[in-house]
Amino acid sequence: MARNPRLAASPAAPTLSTSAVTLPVRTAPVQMADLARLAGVSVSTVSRALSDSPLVNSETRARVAELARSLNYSINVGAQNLRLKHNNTVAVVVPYDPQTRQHLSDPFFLSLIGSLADALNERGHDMLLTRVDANRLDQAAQVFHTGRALGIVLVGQWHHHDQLNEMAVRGVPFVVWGAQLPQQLYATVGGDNLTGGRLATAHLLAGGARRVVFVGDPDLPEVAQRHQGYLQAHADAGITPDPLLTRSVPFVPELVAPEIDLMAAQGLHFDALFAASDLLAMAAISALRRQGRAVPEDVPVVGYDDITLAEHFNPPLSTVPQPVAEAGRALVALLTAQLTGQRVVSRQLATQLVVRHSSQR
Amino acid sequence: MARNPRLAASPAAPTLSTSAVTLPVRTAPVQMADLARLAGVSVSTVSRALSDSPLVNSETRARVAELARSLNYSINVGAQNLRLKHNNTVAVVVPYDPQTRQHLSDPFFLSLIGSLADALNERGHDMLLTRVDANRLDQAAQVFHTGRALGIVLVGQWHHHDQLNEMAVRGVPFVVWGAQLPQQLYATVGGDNLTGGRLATAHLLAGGARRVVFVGDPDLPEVAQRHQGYLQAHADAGITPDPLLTRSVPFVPELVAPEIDLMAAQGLHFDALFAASDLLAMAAISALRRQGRAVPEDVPVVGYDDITLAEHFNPPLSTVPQPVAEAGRALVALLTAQLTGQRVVSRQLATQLVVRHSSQR
DNA sequence: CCCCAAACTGCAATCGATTGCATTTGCTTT
DNA sequence: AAAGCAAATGCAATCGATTGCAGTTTGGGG
Repeated sequence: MARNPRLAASPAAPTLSTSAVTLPVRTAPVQMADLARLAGVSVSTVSRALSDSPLVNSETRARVAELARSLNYSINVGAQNLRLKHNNTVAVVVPYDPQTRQHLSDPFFLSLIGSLADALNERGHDMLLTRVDANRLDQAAQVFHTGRALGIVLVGQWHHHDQLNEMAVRGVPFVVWGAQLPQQLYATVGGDNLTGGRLATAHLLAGGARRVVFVGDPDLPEVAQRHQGYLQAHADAGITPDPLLTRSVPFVPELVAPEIDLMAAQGLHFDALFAASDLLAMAAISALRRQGRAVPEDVPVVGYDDITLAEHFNPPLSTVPQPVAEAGRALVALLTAQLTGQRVVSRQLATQLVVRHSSQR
Repeated sequence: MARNPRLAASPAAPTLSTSAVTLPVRTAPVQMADLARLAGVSVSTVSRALSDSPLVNSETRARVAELARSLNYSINVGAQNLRLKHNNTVAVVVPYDPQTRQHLSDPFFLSLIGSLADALNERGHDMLLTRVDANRLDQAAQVFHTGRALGIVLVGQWHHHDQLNEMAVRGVPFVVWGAQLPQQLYATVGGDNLTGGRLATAHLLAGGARRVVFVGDPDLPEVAQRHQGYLQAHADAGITPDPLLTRSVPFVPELVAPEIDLMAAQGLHFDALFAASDLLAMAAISALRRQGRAVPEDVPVVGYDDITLAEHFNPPLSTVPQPVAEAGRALVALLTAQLTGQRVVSRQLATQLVVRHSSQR
């Protein structure tokens, strides 16, 4: 095949070029009635033939099957779903912050979506990706109520635990990636954020740090638990952490540098940093370096998530891995269990610390 | 008969242990027939009332609307779609390599998916995320033929240009993120890979490099065009590139280090590196550093994509940005145009080079 | 006081499938 | 040859909505 582009002569490319494409004739989709007419049987027989029913003569079945293949027939799933009251679509709902109008970009959430796509595909589910205002999480239920999805995977609970409980009471089948909270009527899958926070902080303290900065938004349940672990590690080490070292920063890397600069301007001393996400950690490292502070020599840093790039970062980033692949499977398994009426139990996935160079002087 | 569950007082929420969750009674979804019965009108009238038809008395309309609201009614989209032969779902299809069984993880593709989700949401489309064997791209058409989606966005054309042409001939509405190829019957949106490759390479050559490594898989059309640009830049500079410096590596970061090591083992000399993705570039930088070669001092490096982390990487990565946000909008716009029968024209988005530290000695 | 148009509302067909039940067909049995 | 029976097929209702057309009510004009 002569389609190797290296062989083709290349015209000088303009910065913006276009090429027209002809519009093919839109052919009406073939349906069972067509097969029935052509095979000289009724629609019922076609239906049964295609579903391998023993009720239909094997010769007829073969004829219909062959016809279907040659006409490139595929069943209309919508009609089938309606009749069977079936549906194998799962909605994956990603909340967005209406303030910052943040687009879908955090690598961790994106990789979780990828993992969910794989896990759902493996189980033969379709995946509907939807976004919803983080302040109206309950609107996620719409995809269920409108019958577009048989269940929902919510990526992050954000604030509004209450709305989720409400959804649970109303019988919407859903699972959440996030933290386990008290009085929780719905099932979650999440890492062990408390342990993660504790391990990361303890590691920094063990390295000799005494004033560890925490960067993250403690209004989010998961981050709150990581912060709780941060406090616990201090308690374990017999250290009272300075509250000023806890810096509330949402998951927006651009906001980290200003915060680091602010601390410098305030003359706030610190000798280590723990960020609630790798992205925040990397942004922090850049900001520190701009201030002339080396990582890890001057300020050891630990992140959270272990996104793909953490290990390729310079310095390779110490971090608390989130079990993304397992998360996707666990969420799907939990949702499936819920749909089949089984007892549903929230899962907390084991968490460890990966020490790389960024935290070792 | 009285199968409407929502007239009863809502049950008190039980207090539960943190991890176990009771299964709420699955309430039968309320549908138009329910509203009709309760409002004392026919289903037709309910349908018209909810769609604000002027045919129905405004008082009746208000009563039905109020009832629908209080019962938390939502229309069954599947049934509606069937009747109206509508559908506002767009399938986003991501091919996977069946060999490596690669999961969905490349940050660039993931961010493109995020961008598509945003662009589709803005236009009121649902987004169905599907995966397909990269060797059977034509199977992507299934979601269309089964009526689950009104059109398809294919993320990457991989090999199998031919299958895509076949789909186009069959009248499947789809657009592709990828390179424009000769004899192409379908519409693509993509960056200007030739210019991107040329700019990146020219920049490295201008920096004094004479033996520039190219890392990427030239079997993929986009990468082939970047490589074409690489060759062109050499020609422009009057340099004949050593073919041994072109290293065929798929989009799998783990495979980069072995390749770099192999080159060292072969005693192959080089003084700069251009990678077909940022991920490959970052992996290469790690590998080089492990060999004791500094970036950019010993080996300037340029990547491709400008993923979020490129700028936070150390050293900040010079790269050729892919216009992700614009890409999502452009793909959706193109698909929409195609669906409304407009003349469809492939788009190539303008490309530039972002020079950061990784390429400047 | 009658008639008819205007304003509503309901009946029933329809979208593309599935399935319980009735019917037809082809043989076997007596 | 008539009856009985199993296998194969078709009829028609159904899923939850929409909509053309027909039917009902109301009010105003003659």
